[in-house]
Amino acid sequence: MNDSQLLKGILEGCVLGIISQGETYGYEIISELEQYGFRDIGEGTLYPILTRLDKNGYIRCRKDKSPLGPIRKYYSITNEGMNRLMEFSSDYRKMKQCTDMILEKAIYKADSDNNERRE
Amino acid sequence: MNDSQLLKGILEGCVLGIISQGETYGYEIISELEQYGFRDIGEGTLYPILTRLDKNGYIRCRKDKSPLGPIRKYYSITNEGMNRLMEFSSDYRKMKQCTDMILEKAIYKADSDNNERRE
DNA sequence: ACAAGGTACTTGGCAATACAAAGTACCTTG
DNA sequence: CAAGGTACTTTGTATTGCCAAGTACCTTGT
Repeated sequence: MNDSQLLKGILEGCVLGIISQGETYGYEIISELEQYGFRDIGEGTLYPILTRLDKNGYIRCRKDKSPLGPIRKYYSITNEGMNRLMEFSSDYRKMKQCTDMILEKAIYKADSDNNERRE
Repeated sequence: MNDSQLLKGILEGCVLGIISQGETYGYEIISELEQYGFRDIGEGTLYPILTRLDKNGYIRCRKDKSPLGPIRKYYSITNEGMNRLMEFSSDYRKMKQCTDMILEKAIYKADSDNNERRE
């Protein structure tokens, strides 16, 4: 995934989705995202998202010391956050449906054009 | 789809996908997008995309008069554009895979939490 | 002839967001 | 006490969707 523009808006929903599974903190979220396949999400990308989600009341924050490093900020999802997550999921699904339809048609045509040329 | 951020990067790929099906022009692309389910894509959104695609060599432009209005700019896809479309499609698919996984897990958990509370 | 409305493209400015880069600071281990 | 991993912050930049307004062509009705 080279195209960082594709992540606009997506990342926020994914972070909210991860936090919805249980209390967690920034540094861990980055490695979670990596496990799901999102490569190279830097700290300068994630932390502003957390700040924004917090400011909007979608997550809440609790500071606590870490067993092996500096203080962590643990985040958990709020009721408003759950609503936002559902809304995001619905918007995402609609976007996907439209895009998939266009791409399927385009790729199908490209393939058959390609086959015709070979014959 | 209220979340316009979700469209970032997506729209360009979709427009390229539509043009790949055959020569077309701006005003028609907007109604195509609408038919696929993208609502309220304004001219101030689409035309800059076309300019960009053209400048990057992904599409080429030909001016011709319209049977019922002012001059049209007809666009068709180039070889580079086809490559870009395939690349976009691949990036999009990867993004989708990661996002779907996270959302499915989150929604599943939300559902079962919900059911437990009812029991 | 003229107004209205649909067609068609252009331009300028704004807001949101991903990201790179650099910085601060804590802790463990050798 | 140096090195390296953990953890969060800040600043600046580029990209992109979108609103608003403008220009201009053409047909149709009065």
